[in-house]
Amino acid sequence: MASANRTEFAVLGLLALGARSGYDIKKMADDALGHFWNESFGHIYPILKRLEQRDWVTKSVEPQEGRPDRKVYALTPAGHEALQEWFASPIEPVPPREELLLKLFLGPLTPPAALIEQVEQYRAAQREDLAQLDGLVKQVEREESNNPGLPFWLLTVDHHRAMLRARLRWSADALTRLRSLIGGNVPVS
Amino acid sequence: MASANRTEFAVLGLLALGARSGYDIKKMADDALGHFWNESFGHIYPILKRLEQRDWVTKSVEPQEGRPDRKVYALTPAGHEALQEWFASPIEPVPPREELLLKLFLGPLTPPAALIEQVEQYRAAQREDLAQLDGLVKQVEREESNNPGLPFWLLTVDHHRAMLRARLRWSADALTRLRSLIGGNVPVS
DNA sequence: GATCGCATGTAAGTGGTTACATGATTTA
DNA sequence: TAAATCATGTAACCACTTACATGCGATC
Repeated sequence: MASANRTEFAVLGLLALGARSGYDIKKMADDALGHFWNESFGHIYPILKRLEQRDWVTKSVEPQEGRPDRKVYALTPAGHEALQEWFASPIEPVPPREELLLKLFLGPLTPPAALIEQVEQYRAAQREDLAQLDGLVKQVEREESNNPGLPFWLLTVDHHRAMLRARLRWSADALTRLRSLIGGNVPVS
Repeated sequence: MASANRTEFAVLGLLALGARSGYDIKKMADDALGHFWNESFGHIYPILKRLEQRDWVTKSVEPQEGRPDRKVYALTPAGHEALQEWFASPIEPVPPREELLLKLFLGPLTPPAALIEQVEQYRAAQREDLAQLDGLVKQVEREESNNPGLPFWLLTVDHHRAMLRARLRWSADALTRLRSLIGGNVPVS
């Protein structure tokens, strides 16, 4: 049971929104789901094959010249059923692995400057991420204003924004605390 | 380059805090790092062997009766050096994979009730997690008040708390938005 | 009498990435 | 002329989990 391949359902779900090729799935994942999901070709293509063997999708080949034939996959009723089951099934929590927090926990082992540097880089990364996301939202709201899926997408965006802002607040606080920790330990020069 | 085994450094870091056995590392990870880090025996033991081969740690055997000998590992100077390098090196971002957001994005494909159920379960999980963490903090502040590492540990806790609170706020908002989305689409019965 | 804590490890499997292999067409 | 876009796939590798194997002693 345990893990129950989530990528399979990501692929299946994108196909449920409309028939697509492996290449298209990758592109859509990068463009629309980029802030909360990630896929690689090396994973997508084998999964597509598996889904077809399981009769959750069907393949139709569009011949092309000068490049490999385009293979478009579409959901079968069995695929729809599997997807609905997945929708209703509980989400299993992913075991956490946060490298920054690991470094922070081990903080007493390293010069404080290294630690502060790490937190500052983290902070800069969140800020940049937030700015980029805001830009994306503006663009999408312009171009996809008629897309009925837009409100759902915005829900995912706002989740990410909430996380980024929380991390920005935390890191500001963490920096002042780290600096005062040093102040308390460092001898007056 | 790419991934550069983070668990190796987690193990190395815990050993830098004090010589320990594989069993102890696992216990410590569960107890103190549980909210941001995760390790399994099946991973720890082979890593310990690797670290020893690389001369980053040394092994000393404490014979025992009625159970396997205890093998205590301690950092070497080379291990310390490797750890310091890791401290200074940038953190590579982990590609995201958030199943709830995937379901939300695919929202138009499923009955809204299923979606709301998922968000409510998520919300309940965050709440429970927060309560449990608060309990742990109280206990640790009592028992480890003299531990010089405490402020660093609290930094990691506050990160987690900030995340949990942000998710609670987001999910409350998401639920009202989801319900109004339904309201707008469901025919009057 | 069952479960938990102590204590080690291995083998099999999963989920995933990266690099490789191929190559035409379009855009900067 | 370099690069991105289109388009498929495979092979090698990596990080990690789970299940298995073993078994004593203490606690519930």
